[in-house]
Amino acid sequence: MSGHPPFAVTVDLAVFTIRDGVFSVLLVERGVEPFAGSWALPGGFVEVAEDAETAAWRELVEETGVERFEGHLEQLRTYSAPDRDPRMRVVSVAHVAFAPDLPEPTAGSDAANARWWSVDDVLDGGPDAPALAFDHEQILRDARERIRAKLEYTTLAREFVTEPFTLPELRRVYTAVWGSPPDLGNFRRKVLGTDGFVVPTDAHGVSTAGGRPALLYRRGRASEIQPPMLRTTTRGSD
Amino acid sequence: MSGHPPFAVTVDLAVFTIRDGVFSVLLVERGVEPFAGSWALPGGFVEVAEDAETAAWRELVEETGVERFEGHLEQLRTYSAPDRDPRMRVVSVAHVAFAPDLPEPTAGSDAANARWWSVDDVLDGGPDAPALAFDHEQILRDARERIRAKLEYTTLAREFVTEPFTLPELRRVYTAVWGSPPDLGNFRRKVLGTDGFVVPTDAHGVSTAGGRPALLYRRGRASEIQPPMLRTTTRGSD
DNA sequence: CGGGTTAAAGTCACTGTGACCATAACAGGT
DNA sequence: ACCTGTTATGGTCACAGTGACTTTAACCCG
Repeated sequence: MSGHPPFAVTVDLAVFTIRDGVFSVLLVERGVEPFAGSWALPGGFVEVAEDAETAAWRELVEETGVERFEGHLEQLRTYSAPDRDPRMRVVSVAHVAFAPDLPEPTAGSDAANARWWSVDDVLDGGPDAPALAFDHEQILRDARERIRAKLEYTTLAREFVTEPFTLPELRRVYTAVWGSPPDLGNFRRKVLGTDGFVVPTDAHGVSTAGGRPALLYRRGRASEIQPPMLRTTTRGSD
Repeated sequence: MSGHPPFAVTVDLAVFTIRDGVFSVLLVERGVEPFAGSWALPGGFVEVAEDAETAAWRELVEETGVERFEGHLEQLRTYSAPDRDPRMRVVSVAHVAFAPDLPEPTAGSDAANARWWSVDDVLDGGPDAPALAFDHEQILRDARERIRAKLEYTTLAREFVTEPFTLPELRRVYTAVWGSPPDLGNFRRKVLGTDGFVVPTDAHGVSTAGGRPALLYRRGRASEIQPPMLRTTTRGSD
């Protein structure tokens, strides 16, 4: 053992939402060096008296205004390549967060700008996709895969919709994240057949596009889907 | 943002193996404060020029003598509670490693002792189960659950046996990790039916306990099991 | 050579799925 | 009011994979 060199510890956040049916991630335009002018995941240094998750929630609130107990946040993994930050030795504990219908963000302290981007545009080379700062493209890629996988075996999709919601709305979450829609009838059967996924209400929604109005549901208490709901197509897009 | 306080960054390792059919983890007895005399997961500080995974491999070799490309190592998650180390602010990037038939370890630099323990004895309160230092019990608990889950949907169990191996040997891995044996016939069907899980050889093993000798296999190239092989009983032991 | 032991191979009912099709309930235009 | 397009809801049917189990094969030992 050769002592314990000092590190800086940061959290980075991949904050997801679904805006008009598009799976979206929050990026900030860096106002300071390094990578000034580049887009990056929001994040910041962990303070002395907080753990990584607390720091992530703090940054999430600061950057997006979302409140503590809406939405979901979890640790993704830690990125620690020695040269990932040119200034100094920084390890970053990346997190994934998501919530329904987040407001348009405002640029924070050291950010020149902040806005929502289509996740797939950024990662799969959309028209004006920015190159991300640091190793944030890899983080975002890992985060997307985490979310895609978790929709299969957890009821996480509920966190992307506001209560009450309809099954077609919930299905649109899967469509946006996976890139292709799950079969209509089979999706219904699976969601309704998974005990505690959704709880029916006795209210109808209103017909949005001229069709039969959908029934309204609330979130149930179950957190796992078993057996999982498998994505069908668009499997090898990663 | 309020500056960037200095942290120490460590790696901790949950190194698993199977010894005489017992799912085992390597623990070291701490020789220095804090927690001198307590048992803990092996680990150490990340050095300036290496990333966490490199540090984990280095510690793994130092503590167990296992070579770089045998076995498997992956990041588990990062533990960052402010008070997890009484000396200073330390975040630890925990890793999980496993390999077949590791040798009896020798106590390293700052360790008074080192030996293999039954994972379930340590976590479920066996006869002389030690209380682990720091938050290592939680780390070990998370690591065990990770392994148990990964046996379901990956071919990871292969990493616990030496080539060539028999199907009963492979089944014993599942039995040890899950705590109860998967059905004999169904296990065979699933393993042999998963393309690329195992590759048959034309050799027989020798009868170890007076029964029919089993066929020998080598590791295949597939890494996923789909649909997963589900654990049946002993589900809520965590 | 027969009994015990373990591996291998096969059977069968049942669950959940993928891929469909039919019906219900709305909006809008004619 | 009626027809048409649209969307949600509710079903059907063949099929794959599983859980639980039985039968046969190949070895050891006394």
